[in-house]
Amino acid sequence: MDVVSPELNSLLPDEIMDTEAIIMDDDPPSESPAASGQSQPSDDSPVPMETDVPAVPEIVSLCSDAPPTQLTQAGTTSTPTGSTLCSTTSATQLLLTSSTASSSSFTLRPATASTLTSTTPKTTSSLSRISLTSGGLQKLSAPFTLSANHQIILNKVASSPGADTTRSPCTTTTTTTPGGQQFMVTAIGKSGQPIVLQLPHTGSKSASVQGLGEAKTNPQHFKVVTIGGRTDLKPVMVGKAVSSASQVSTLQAQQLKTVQIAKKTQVSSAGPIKFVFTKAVNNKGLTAQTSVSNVITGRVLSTSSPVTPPRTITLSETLGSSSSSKIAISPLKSPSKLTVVSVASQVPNSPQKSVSLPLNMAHLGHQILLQQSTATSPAKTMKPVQTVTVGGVGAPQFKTIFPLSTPSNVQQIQVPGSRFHYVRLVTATTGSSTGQAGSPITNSSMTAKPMVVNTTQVRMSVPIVPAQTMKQVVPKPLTSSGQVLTTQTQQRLIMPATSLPQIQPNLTNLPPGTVLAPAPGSGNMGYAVLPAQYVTQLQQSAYVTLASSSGFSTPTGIQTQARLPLNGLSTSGAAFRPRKPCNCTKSQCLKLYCDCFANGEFCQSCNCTNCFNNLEHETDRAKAIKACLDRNPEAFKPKIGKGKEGESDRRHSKGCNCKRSGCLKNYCECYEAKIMCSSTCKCVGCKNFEESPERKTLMHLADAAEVRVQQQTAAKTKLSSQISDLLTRTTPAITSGGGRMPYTFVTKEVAEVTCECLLEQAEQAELNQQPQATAERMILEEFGRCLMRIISSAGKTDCPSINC
DNA sequence: GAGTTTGAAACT
DNA sequence: CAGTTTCAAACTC
Repeated sequence: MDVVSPELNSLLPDEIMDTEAIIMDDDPPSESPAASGQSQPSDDSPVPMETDVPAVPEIVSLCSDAPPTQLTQAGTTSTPTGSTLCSTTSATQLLLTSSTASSSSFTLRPATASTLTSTTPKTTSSLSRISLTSGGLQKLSAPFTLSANHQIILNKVASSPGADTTRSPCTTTTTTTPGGQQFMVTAIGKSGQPIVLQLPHTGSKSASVQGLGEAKTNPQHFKVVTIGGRTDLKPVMVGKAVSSASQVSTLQAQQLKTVQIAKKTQVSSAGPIKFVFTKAVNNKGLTAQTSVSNVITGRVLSTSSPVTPPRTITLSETLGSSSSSKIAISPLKSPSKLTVVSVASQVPNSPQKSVSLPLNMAHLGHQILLQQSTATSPAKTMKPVQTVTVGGVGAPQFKTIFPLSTPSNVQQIQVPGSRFHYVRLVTATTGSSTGQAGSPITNSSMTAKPMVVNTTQVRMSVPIVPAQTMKQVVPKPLTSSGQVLTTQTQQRLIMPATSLPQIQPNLTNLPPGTVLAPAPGSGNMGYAVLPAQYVTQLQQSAYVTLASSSGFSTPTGIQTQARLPLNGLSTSGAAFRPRKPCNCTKSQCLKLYCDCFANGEFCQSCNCTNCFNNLEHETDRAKAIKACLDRNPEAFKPKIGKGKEGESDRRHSKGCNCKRSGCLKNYCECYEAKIMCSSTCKCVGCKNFEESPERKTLMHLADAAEVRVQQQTAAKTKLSSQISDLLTRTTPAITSGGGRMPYTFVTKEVAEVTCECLLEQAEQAELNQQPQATAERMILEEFGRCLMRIISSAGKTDCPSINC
């Protein structure tokens, strides 16, 4: 899984997104289900969410203070629990060995230029090795955990500014799930940010320990991960090693980090894998990244805040790295894939907003998730980053690389304290794998509807709400276990339950932000395609990643990354604007008649009937999408795009076909999009051109109407303000009694007294036998006097006295 | 709000 | 590819 921050996304070249970055295992689909939990006793057991706490986690902790220790696990079923390994040196090697076919060794050593550059496909070691290098400046002092799910969790002890990071105590505890290959590193780089390393899954193939040098016969994925702490540099160093699949993802937090991963092409799933993690980041600002820059491979993903410079994390894979200590890992869990998810750290000395990434990772994914906490003084490094702009939208993009996992299930990654929620969708992979995907992944723009998936692998990141939350809020409850992706606001899901090979040719035309997720009930082949908007509807930055347990070699793996626009608008501007609800009745919202469907969104809060445009009908929806794409591969691409050079910036891709509306009504798609008709239009009697008087008239009318609306709005605002001001001023007067309003003095008593006075005048007139006119005059005069008394007494006393 | 108009999408 | 039908939004009353 690779998650790339929006900012980094724009910086990454397309080739970085190449699916080669991920080498998928060639494990057959049948083997994939076991991939996630080979060590698990039961394959049928439901796949735990990544937030699930492993019942029997394997924990191997490395402490820099402790002498080098080698921990070897023999037997496939036995899993060390709570084992702690501490090394006195900065370089620490973890050797994971098992009695079965594959073994994995993890080496922690200082990052050097040679290490980074040495990440070549040439691998002689049969052992999967992961080297963690602190760059000589910062050691991996925190303990890390080797989980059963092919994950290593490295917990970096938070260090105060100026504190010696190399001496950081191994106080950090890590939790791992028993079935996964995940290990988290929290001690690397900066404090407070754990790094989770998900070891690639080898599928059903046993991961027995094999001697070094057997690499040729065994598939190897070595990745060099350099964690740079420099915050003031633009992060993105992504290079691709020759014939290597690299996968780097950085979870964005507040600071950008660069993850560099050079992965060697996997020869076989059982082959050794060496992971070298070079930590270029240190609190002192020193780093070895300069030497590493040429071998940068992988992707950087972060949500760096504008004020905080990104930090770099480089994952590099090297051969034959020296290791001081070795830890044996469960043999069944030979790492086949490396996925790094890092959370951007804050700027040094800046108030840390701890973005504690999820340490509770589901064991399914064969990924390495690196979570890096903010360093007090990040190392300086990082070369200029190549910028990849997709879709012409300057908005940041999210990129997630995820190999398709074997089990059709969704894993949720809980990130405590993080504003991001990660959901990893795991789906089965099929087909023989050549070991890597060849075509690069293209980026989808924020505005561009189509998600671009050109490769056999789809990498995509979609911010979503937590699975639990989504289930609660989704109007239509999910019916299958794999249906985790639902949103609070809207649901946008596309294309499930279809054989990926069938879908893939059209993946490039999927709606923006489409994410492939395992389709419930669709078997291992099913995928649910989640549109990009899906994320933006969530109104929060979260990522949905799809992980493949098959590892790097899965040929059918799909990597899709997409920027998630909302209704074609930037998330910043219109992220919260709900789409106009549809009113479909007969199309089941599975035709392009439905705007929701056409925009790759789920129907939510719509008035449609018999709606199938939701997660409950993933299969039908996927079929509908496929049908649409079959009819028109451009079906989900934005109709309004850039015109030819010299023409208007915006034009309708197909042009309208209006006959009677004169292209001056919203029936016309051109007019609706507020663009002029072009040569591509086949309209009759078109009046929607530049010099059209009708159009100008309409424009003027529209402008006038807009002005009126604005004026009305302003008037309403002013009136409201005045009313509010009046209430504000009158309220205290009434309550205080000092400046009371006149009517407040006409109390019941005053009225009674006044009436008595008037009656008395009437009685006197009657007694004197005055004419009626005189009587009325006397009464009115008395009433006038009463009023005068009331008024005069109003400013004197709260209770005016009236005497006749 | 009901009915009509319209043009894109779907179908043949 | 053209003609027809279907469909839902836009529009009118």
